[in-house]
Amino acid sequence: MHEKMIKKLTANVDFRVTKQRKKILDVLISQDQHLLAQNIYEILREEDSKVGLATVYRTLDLFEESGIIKKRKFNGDSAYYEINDEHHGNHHHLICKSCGAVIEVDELLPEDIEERLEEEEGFQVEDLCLQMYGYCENCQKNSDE
Amino acid sequence: MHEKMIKKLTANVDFRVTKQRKKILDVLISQDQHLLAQNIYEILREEDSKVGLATVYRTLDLFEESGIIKKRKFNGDSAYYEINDEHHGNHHHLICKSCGAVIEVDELLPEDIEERLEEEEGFQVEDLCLQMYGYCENCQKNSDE
DNA sequence: CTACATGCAAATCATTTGCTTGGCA
DNA sequence: TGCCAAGCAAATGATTTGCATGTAG
Repeated sequence: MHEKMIKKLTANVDFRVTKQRKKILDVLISQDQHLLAQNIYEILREEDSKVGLATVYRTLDLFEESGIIKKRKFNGDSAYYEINDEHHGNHHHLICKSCGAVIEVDELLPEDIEERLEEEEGFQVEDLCLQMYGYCENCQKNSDE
Repeated sequence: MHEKMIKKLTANVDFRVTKQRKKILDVLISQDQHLLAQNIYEILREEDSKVGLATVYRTLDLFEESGIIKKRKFNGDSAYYEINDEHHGNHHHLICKSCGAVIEVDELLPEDIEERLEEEEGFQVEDLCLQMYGYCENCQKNSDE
């Protein structure tokens, strides 16, 4: 259990930090990557810890509202969740249309993009999300055959 | 019916251009904005033209595979579809977390972003999608009260 | 103690599929 | 006149909700 990290992330929340919620957060921290609700559910179930799938969803919603995690939908049906803190910095996702792989890439955007939108459109940006769909290295090779 | 535009968009496709498919494409052209499958279904139903919802979905899939339209999921559950041609240029979406409004903004990204990814990651980008979540002008005002 | 959280099962919503009938090439 | 497409109804899969019970503060 990443007790310290969990404490830090939940320092200012207005909900109870129960053992289920800690475990779910712990999985997100340990895996350190985008996960489906289903993934989290299965990982917990392989341990002693059985948490209901409904609880996983309710908890992820709660975490998202508090800004602890980010929720991402790629074009498929299900949502991915990932920790949102400075150490995990801003990154973007490449999604392979052929094999479905999701690859993370570092920040690519101009620094001033959020400010520009606030000035030009009066829109207050809280969260920014860049996704690119295409073909990963492997799938490009395989389609040559 | 935007016959000319429809002909142009379907010039090189390998499926039949039936009257239902024309009508669906026509709605997308006329409305000239992101629409839900449900929206298209309802618009057609108000006209003489009754097209089944399943047909709408099947057709949208087909159009997307052919590159005629783009499919976009914002964090909600349902997908939006919009015409994909040069005249509708690259644009991005601002999504208001409070009222749900979806606002289009013009291209903001550096020109070379796709090439950089191809060089640096070996990933071949076909489609790029930038979404920003936050609060629109109106909702900022209203929350001041 | 008591309000808030969990677990399970049932409900919901968008989307997909099976299958029969219709219609374009 | 053979295939692909449409329409409807039923199936699916992710997510949500109702409700009785458990538990953190």
